[in-house]
Amino acid sequence: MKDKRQQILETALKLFVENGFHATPTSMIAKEAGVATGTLFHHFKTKEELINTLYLETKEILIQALTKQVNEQDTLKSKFRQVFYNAINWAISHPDHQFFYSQYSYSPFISTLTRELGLQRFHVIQELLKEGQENDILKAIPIGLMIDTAQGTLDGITNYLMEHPEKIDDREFTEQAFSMFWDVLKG
Amino acid sequence: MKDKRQQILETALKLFVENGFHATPTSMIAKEAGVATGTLFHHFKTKEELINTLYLETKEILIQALTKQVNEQDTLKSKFRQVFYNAINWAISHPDHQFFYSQYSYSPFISTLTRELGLQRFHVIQELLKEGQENDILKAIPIGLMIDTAQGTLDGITNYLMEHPEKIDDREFTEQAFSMFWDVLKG
Amino acid sequence: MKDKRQQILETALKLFVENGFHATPTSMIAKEAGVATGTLFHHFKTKEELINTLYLETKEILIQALTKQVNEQDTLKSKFRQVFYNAINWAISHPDHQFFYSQYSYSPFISTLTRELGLQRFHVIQELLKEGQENDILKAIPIGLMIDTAQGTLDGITNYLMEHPEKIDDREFTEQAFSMFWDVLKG
Amino acid sequence: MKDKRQQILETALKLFVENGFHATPTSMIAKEAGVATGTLFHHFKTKEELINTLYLETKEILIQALTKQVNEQDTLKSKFRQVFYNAINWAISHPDHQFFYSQYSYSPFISTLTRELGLQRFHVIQELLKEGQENDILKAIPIGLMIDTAQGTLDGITNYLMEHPEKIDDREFTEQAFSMFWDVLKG
DNA sequence: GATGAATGAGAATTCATTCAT
DNA sequence: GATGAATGAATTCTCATTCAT
Repeated sequence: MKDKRQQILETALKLFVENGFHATPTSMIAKEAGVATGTLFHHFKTKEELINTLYLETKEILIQALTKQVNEQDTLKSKFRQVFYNAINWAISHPDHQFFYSQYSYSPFISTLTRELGLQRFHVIQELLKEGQENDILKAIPIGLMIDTAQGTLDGITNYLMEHPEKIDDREFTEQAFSMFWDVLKG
Repeated sequence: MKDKRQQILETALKLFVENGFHATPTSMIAKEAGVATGTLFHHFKTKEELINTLYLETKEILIQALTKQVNEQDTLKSKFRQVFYNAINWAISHPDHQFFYSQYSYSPFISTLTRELGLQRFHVIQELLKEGQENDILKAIPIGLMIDTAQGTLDGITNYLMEHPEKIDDREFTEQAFSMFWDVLKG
Repeated sequence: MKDKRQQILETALKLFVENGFHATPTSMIAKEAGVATGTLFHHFKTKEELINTLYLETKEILIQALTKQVNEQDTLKSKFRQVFYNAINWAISHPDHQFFYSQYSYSPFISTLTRELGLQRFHVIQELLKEGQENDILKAIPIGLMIDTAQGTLDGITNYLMEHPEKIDDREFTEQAFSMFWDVLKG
Repeated sequence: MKDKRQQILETALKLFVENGFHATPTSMIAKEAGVATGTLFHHFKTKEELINTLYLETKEILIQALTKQVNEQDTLKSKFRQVFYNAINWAISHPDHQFFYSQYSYSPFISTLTRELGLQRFHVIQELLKEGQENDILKAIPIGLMIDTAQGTLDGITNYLMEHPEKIDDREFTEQAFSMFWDVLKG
C-alpha cells in the first residue's frame, strides 16, 4: 500500500482539478484517499498547506521533463523544438497536473512565496529566449513580452491538444503546431 | 444613487475577481454594495444566477468593443490589427472584466449554457481566421488549432500589458506585439 | 417569547457554571436556548465574545445591588454592614451569577479589558476602606492588602452560605458572620 | 536527565496553570516535556488520571509544609502564626502549585474522591480551630463558617502576596497580615 | 518503556438562503 | 422592492487515545 501522505496528495490533485479548491472538502479528499480526516491534517497543517505542497512537489517533476534531451550542441531552433515537444508530451501524459497548473498557478490559494518558487518552471525557456535574442535569431522585443507571449502561445496549443489528444502522434500536425510557436518568436 | 441591482453586479464582479467565487460570501457582496442580504436574493435567485448574469451582461459589452471600426473594405491584416487593438485596449480599460473572463470562462461556476453563449466572444475572430485561410493568407492548419493558438497568443500579450499598462500608448511597442500575433497566423 | 439574544445569554450563563467554558459546546447552548447554532453566531461573533458579553452585562446588576441602601449619614460600620448584607443576599438569590463570577473573574476566557471593567465591582468597598483608614477606624495597613483580604474573607463567608442557604434568614448567624468581616478590618 | 514521568507531571502542572485544563492538549504537554504522545498515555491512562495524579502527588508536599515546626507546647496563637507563615511561604516559593490548587481544587476535572483526599490539606488548621473554640479563645460560631472564613481570609492575603512577593521578607508587613488573620478568628 | 502515525468523533464557525415585517 | 434576523447543513480543524514497531 502506498504511503498515506502520497495518497492524499494524489487524491487532492485529482479532486482539485475536477471540482476546484473550495468545492473540494477535506473530508472528501480523506475519504477518497482512504484515510481518516485526522490523517490529512496530521500531514498538512491546513488545507492551504496541502495545495501549496502539491504545487511545489509536482513542479519538480515538470521542470525535469521540460529540459530532457536538450543538448548543448543543438541549434537554437532544435532546442526550442525539443522543449516544445517535451511540454506538449508532458501535458498530454499528465493531464491532471497540466490542469492543476493552469488553474492554480495564478489563483489566490497558492501563496506568493510558493508561486515565486514555481515560476522557475519556465526558467529554461527564458534562458533560451535570451540566448536567441543575443544571437539575433529571435525578435528584438522586451524579454517580458516575449516570455508572456511564448507561454500564451504554448498554452493555446496545449489547450487544443488536451481536447484532441490523438493528434499528439501526428507528426505533421505537431510540426505545424511547432511552426506557429516558432514563428511567434523568430525575428 | 445607482440602481441596487446594478450596484450588486458591479460589486460582485470586483469581489469575485479579488477573492474568487467561493471565497466571496453573498453577505460580503451585499454589505459592500450597501444593500441587505435579502435584496441580493430578491434580484438573483441564487449565487450561481448572479455570476451567470454577470457573465452574460458584461459579455455583450466586450463583443461590441472587439468589432468596433472593423471595416469590410480593409485588408485582412488591417482587420486583424483593428481587432487586436480593440482587444488590448478593452483589457487595459476594463481590467476587472478582463480578469473576470480569464478566471471564469472555463470555471465550473459558469453553466455550460452560459459559456456557450459567451464563446461568441471570438466568433468575429473565427470568421476572420476562416476567411484568411480560404484566401491562402493564413496558415493551412486545422481551424481549431488556429483559434486556440491565436487566443493563447493574444492572452499572453494581454497578460504582459496588464502588468505594464503604460506600454499601451507606446505605438512602437504595440506594433511589435501585433507582429507577434500576426506571425503566428500568417502562412 | 423572550428575545433570542437574551435567551442565549441566560442559557450560556447556566451551562458555563454547570460544565465550565470549554466543556460547554456552542451547539449545546443553542439547543438548550431553543435557537439554531447560526443564531448564536449571528449575535455573538465568537464563543469568547459571548462569555465576555455575559460578564459585562451581568456585572451591571451586581454593582447596583451592592450599593443599595447605603446612606451617606450612616456610620462607617453601618455602611459596611449594609454592603455586607447586600453582598450575601445577592449571592444567595443569584447563585448562578455568583458562581459565574467566582469561576471566571480570573480565568483566561475573560479578556483583560473585560476583567478591568469588571473590577469596578468592588470599587464601592474600596472607597469605604479608604475612608475608614483616613478616620483611624480601620487597620493602618497597605490598602491593597486590606482590599484583597476583605474580599477573601467575604468570599469565604459567601462560600459557606452558598452551601447552607437556610442560614441567610438567621439574623444571629449573619451578625456573627458580619463580626468576622468587621474584625478583619477594624483597627 | 529527569524521569520522563516526572517531566510530564511538571510540564502539565505548568501548562494547566497557564492555559487551563481543556485548553492544554496532551500533545502540547508531551511536546514541551520532550516525550512522545504515546509515552504520556503509557504513564497515565487518561488525561483525567494525569491531573488527578498531579493533584494528589503535589498535595503531599503541601501538607508536610503546613505543619512544619508547629510544636505541641506552643500557645494556640503561636501555632496559628507558624501555620500562617508556613502557608504564605509555601505559596510564594511554589507559585505554580499555589495557582494549581486555587484553580483546580473545586473544578470538575478533579474527581470527588481526589478532592476529598485533598481536603485533608486544612485538616491541621481545622484541628487547631476546634481546639481554640473549646478553650474559649476563638469565636463561638459554627465550625464550618469558621473554616471557610479562615480559608477565605488566608487566600485573600496570599493573593496579595503573590502579586507583591517582595513583601514576604518584610516582617512588619507579614505580622500585620497575620493580625488580620488572627482577628477574624479570635473571640 | 518509548515512539509517533493514524484515528474519527466532536468542536467552532461559515454561509447560502428564507421569510415575516 | 427592501430589510436583516434566523436557519441548519456543511466545513475546517482539534485532540484524546490507540497500536504496530
